[in-house]
Amino acid sequence: MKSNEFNLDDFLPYQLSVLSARMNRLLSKVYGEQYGLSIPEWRVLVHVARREKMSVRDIHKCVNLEKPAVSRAVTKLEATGLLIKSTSEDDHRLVDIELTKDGIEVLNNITPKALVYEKELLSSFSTEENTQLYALLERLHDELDKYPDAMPRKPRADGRPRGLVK
Amino acid sequence: MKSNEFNLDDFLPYQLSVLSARMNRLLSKVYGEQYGLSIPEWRVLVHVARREKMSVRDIHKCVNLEKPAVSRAVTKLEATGLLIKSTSEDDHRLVDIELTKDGIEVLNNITPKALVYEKELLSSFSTEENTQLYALLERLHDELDKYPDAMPRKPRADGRPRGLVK
DNA sequence: TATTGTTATACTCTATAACTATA
DNA sequence: TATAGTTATAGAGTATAACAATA
Repeated sequence: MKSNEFNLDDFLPYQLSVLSARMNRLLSKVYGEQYGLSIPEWRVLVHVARREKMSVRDIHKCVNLEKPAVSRAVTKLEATGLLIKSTSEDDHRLVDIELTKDGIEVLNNITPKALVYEKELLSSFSTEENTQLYALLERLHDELDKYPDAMPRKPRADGRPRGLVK
Repeated sequence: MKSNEFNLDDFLPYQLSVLSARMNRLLSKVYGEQYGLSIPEWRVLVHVARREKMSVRDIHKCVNLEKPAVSRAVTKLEATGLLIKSTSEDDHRLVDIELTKDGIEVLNNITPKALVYEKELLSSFSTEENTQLYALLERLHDELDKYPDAMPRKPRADGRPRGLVK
């Protein structure tokens, strides 16, 4: 193929990039406009909700955010009153992070809406197509794992092995 | 579902976001480390290669970059000697952008490598799976088109209708 | 010494508005 | 008036290194 025949529209990384950007933009209407949350903040909130206490490290290990990004998001969320930080009693280097009632309430409000969006986007998909989509994306991740230059994937937050579709 | 059961790992926008980021990172090794090109610059180069002359508007209309982003990328690429700008004779508001020999050479070097990466990532996919993947991504784009809040999709650079897989 | 979390810094990308010059 | 392109600016996101406190 000559390079003047190369078509960006058929190039998978471009396709995914644009698709992901569009989807994020749409989603940010849910948690951004209504609650002023950024993407990292939303990821942190969602992850902290999984357990009573969570350290910065725990979050960093799961949600594809760098440590400083987590730290900043947590600081901002504390300022907004959605979570509280306290020094862990077991290990004074660790920070215990827990949601406040406000934080839980905001999350209980946002999460269903986010799921509705996801469901709507997949509404035209049959169960099989849905399974196929997740399986194909998973396969692409597997391929990327072979390259040391691609950033490593995080383990699932629930500890389950990958590839089991919902 | 309670919000403390919500799992980011199974959430499509998150999946796509991480996948796209990983893929972009890998790709940027090809055009970034070797030639110092950013993603917008690579998109512009690739698009300009399609015809002899191209205006900023033409690029903006096709490659999901805002006008200022295109303008900046073009300015930088001219400084690097990969393209030249000149005022259009027909309409003095327009800028004619064309690749230099260097630009063509760089592109002829990068494009095959980018395609090799894409091919490798899809190497475990059968022809049908490949078709499925593109079709499913296309369907997601179609769904997003229904939301005014999702940014609009650009027309294909080659003018062909969407959904015809390579 | 190693690890947790914070701070500082820098760079990329994006989004918007304001500006100019041409039409 | 409308359009093409540039400039300015601000915000989000990301990546890295350096640092203080603790283990």
